[in-house]
Amino acid sequence: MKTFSSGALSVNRKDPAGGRPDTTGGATLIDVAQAARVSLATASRVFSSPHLVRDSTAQRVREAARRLSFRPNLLGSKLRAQQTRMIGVMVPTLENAVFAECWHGIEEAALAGGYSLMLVTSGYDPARECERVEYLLRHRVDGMVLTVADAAHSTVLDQLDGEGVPYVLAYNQAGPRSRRHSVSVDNRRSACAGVEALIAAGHRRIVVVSGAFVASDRARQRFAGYQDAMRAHGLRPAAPVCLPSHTASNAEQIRALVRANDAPTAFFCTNDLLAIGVISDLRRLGLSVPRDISVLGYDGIALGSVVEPPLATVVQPNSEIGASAVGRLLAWLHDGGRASAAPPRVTLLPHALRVNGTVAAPPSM
Amino acid sequence: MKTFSSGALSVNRKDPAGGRPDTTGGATLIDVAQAARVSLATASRVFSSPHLVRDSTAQRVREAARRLSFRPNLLGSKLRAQQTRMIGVMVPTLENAVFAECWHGIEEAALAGGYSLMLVTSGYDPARECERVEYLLRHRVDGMVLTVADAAHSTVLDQLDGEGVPYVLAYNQAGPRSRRHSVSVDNRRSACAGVEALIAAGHRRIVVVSGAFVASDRARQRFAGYQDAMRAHGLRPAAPVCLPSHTASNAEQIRALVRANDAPTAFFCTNDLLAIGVISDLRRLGLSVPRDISVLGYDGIALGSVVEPPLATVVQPNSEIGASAVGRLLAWLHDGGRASAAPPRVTLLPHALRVNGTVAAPPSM
DNA sequence: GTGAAAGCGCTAACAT
DNA sequence: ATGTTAGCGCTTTCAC
Repeated sequence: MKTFSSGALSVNRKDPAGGRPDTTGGATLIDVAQAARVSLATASRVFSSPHLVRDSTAQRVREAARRLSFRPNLLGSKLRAQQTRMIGVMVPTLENAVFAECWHGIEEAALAGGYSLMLVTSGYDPARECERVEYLLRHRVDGMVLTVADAAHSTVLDQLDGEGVPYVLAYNQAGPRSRRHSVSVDNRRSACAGVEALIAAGHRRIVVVSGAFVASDRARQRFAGYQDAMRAHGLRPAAPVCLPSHTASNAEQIRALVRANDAPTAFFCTNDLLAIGVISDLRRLGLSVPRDISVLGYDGIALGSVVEPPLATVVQPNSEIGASAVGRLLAWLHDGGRASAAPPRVTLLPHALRVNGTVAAPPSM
Repeated sequence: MKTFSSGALSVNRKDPAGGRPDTTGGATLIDVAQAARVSLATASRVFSSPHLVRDSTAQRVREAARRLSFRPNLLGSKLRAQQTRMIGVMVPTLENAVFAECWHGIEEAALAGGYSLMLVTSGYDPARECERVEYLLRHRVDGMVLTVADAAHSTVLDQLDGEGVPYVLAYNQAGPRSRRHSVSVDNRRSACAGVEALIAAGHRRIVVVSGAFVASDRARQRFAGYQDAMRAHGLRPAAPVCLPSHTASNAEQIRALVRANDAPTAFFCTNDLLAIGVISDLRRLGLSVPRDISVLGYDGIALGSVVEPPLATVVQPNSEIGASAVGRLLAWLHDGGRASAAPPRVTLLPHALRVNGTVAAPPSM
C-alpha cells in the first residue's frame, strides 16, 4: 500500500523533466511529503499541529521542506480552513499622519498575532467606503478595523452589522448604547480638557477651526467638547469655522476672523494638520504664535513636536489605538462567535495634554 | 441528465434547514448555478467571460446571484487560477509622508487594474525586509512594488532575482547597467539641480544634512548630486552631517555647525521631514530662515507647502511614482514572462524645483 | 502517530 | 452556448 500511495501522490505533479523551470512557484506539501516518505496529512500536521507528530518524523519533514525550499501556499490553507486569518483595514487616508501612525500599531499587532492585513483607503467618501469594504469582503477577511467618516450615519456599518461581520472601529467612538465595538480616546471629554487648558491660560474668545464637519464625526464630538468647556466656564461658544481642505491655504477665512473686533485669542483646531496650516496662515498675516494668538491642535502626531514652536495639542495614542483595535478584534474572532460580552464594547484610551509651544496667555493679560 | 446534475450540484451543500444561520458566509457559485438552472461552468463564465454566454442566460444568473446576495470568493479563483492578481507593497514606513503619498498612487493604479494589494513596512531594517517579503511570497502575490533601504546591497532583492519574482523598485534607482526595474526621479541629477539653485542664489558654503546614510541609498545618491554641483562651480564639497532621527531634535549638531567660523549659509537636507526638523532647530537657536540661513529639502511632500515659510525643495511626483511602478509591474505581469524588453527598465520621472520660501540669498550679499 | 479521502470555491480544458 | 470533469494546495475527519 505504501508504494501505491507514494505513486498516487506524484500523480498530480507535472513532469519535473519538462525542460523550463517550474513556473508555478515551487514545491508543494505533496512534494515535501514524498521526499520525507510520509503522507500529505502528516506533512501538513508538522506545520499546523506539530504536537501530533513524532519528533523524528517532524524532523524529517522539516528537513525535506528545507531542501525543497518549500513555501506554504497560504491560499490553499485559507480556502480549506474557511478562515483567512486576514483582517481588512480601512482608513480615510494615510496622508494624515494620524492614520499612518495608527497603521504602525495595526501592523505590529496583526503580524504578531499571526494575521495578515489588507489595507484600503476611502478618502472620507461614503460611496468609496462601501466599495472598498465589499472588496475586503470578497477577499474573505475574517474581520475589519475601520475608521469611517461618520459612524452614526454609515450605510457601510449598517450593512456590516446586518451581515454579522466582526469589525472594530478605530477613532470613531461608538455611543454607550451602541452595540458596536470601538477603540478611541474620549473625543468629547479630551477636547473639553484641551479647551479648559486654553481657558486656564486666560483665553475667553476661543474659536474652533475644523475640516469639513460632515466628513468627520470626531470633529463634531470635539466641537461638543469645546462647547462643554465654554459653558462650564460661563463663556459663549462660537460657531465653528469649517475649512474645506487640510493642506490648502485658508488664509482668507482666517484673515476675516482675526481682523474682527472681537477677534479670538485662541484657535482650537480639530486636528493637528489643520493646526499647522492655520499657524502658517496666521504667520502670513503677520501674527506671531503664541504671542499674538494661541493655537491648540488635536491628534498628537509626531510632526507636532518637530515644528517650532512645538504644537500644543490633545495627544491620542495613535499607534496604540491601532494595536488595541486589532487586539479587540482578535479576541472577538477567537472567542468563536460569542460576541465577547466580557470586555466592554467601547474602549476609551487615555489622552494626554501637551500645552506649551503654540499656546500661551492671551496678549491682553 | 439535467435532473441528475442538478442533484449532484446540491450534494455538497449543507442542509439549509439546519437551524442556525449559515456561518460560512453565504451563497457560492454552485448555489447561484442551481438557482439559475445552469451549470457551475456557465455561472462562472457569466462573471469572468460574459461574452461566452447568451445574454438571456447571463441575465438569469445575475438575477439569481443578486437574489442570493452572492459574493464571489476570491480565494477560490485565486487558488485555481494560479495567479492571485495581488501585488505586494513594501515601503520603509508610512510615517514619512513620501510613502503615504506614494501609496495613494499605488492604490489607485492597482485597483483600477483589477489588482489587490498587500502592504508591509520594513522600518528601514534589512532583516525585516526579508521577513516581510517572505510573508508576501507566501501569500503568492504575483509581483511586488518595493522601496528597500539599499538596493545595491540588498539580500532580499538578490533573493527575489534568484527566484525570478517580478518586482519594480520605487524611489530606489537602479543603475543603468542593472537588470532591475525601477521608477524614481534621477536622484543625483535632481539633487545637483537643487544645489545649483542654491549656488545661483549666491551660496558658497553649503552643507548636506542627511538621515542615517546607511539606511538610504537615495540619500547617498543625492549627496553625490551635491558634490557634482559644488565641483561644477569650483566649490569644495563638505562632509555630510548624518542625523540619527527624522523627528527628534538634533539641535546639538546643528548648533555646532552654525556656530563655526565658516558656518554654512545653506543646508541641503536629503528629505523634507528632516528639513522641517532642521528649520525648527535653527529657530530654536535664534536664527531666521531664510534670512540668516537657507534650507532646501527634498521630496516635495504636501506638508512642505503648508508650513511658513513654504519649504523650498526638490519635488518628486510621489503619487505618480507609485502609480507608475504599479503600471510597469502590471505590464510585466501581462506580457507573460517576456521580461518586457520594450520599455526601458529604469524609469526616471521628472522632478521639479520649488525654490522660494526657505531659500533666499545669503546674508552677506 | 500516521494514512486515506473528501473537499474549501472556483476556473479551464474538453466535450457536446 | 452550455455542461462535465478535473483539479489549484491545503486541512481535517475518520480509520487503523
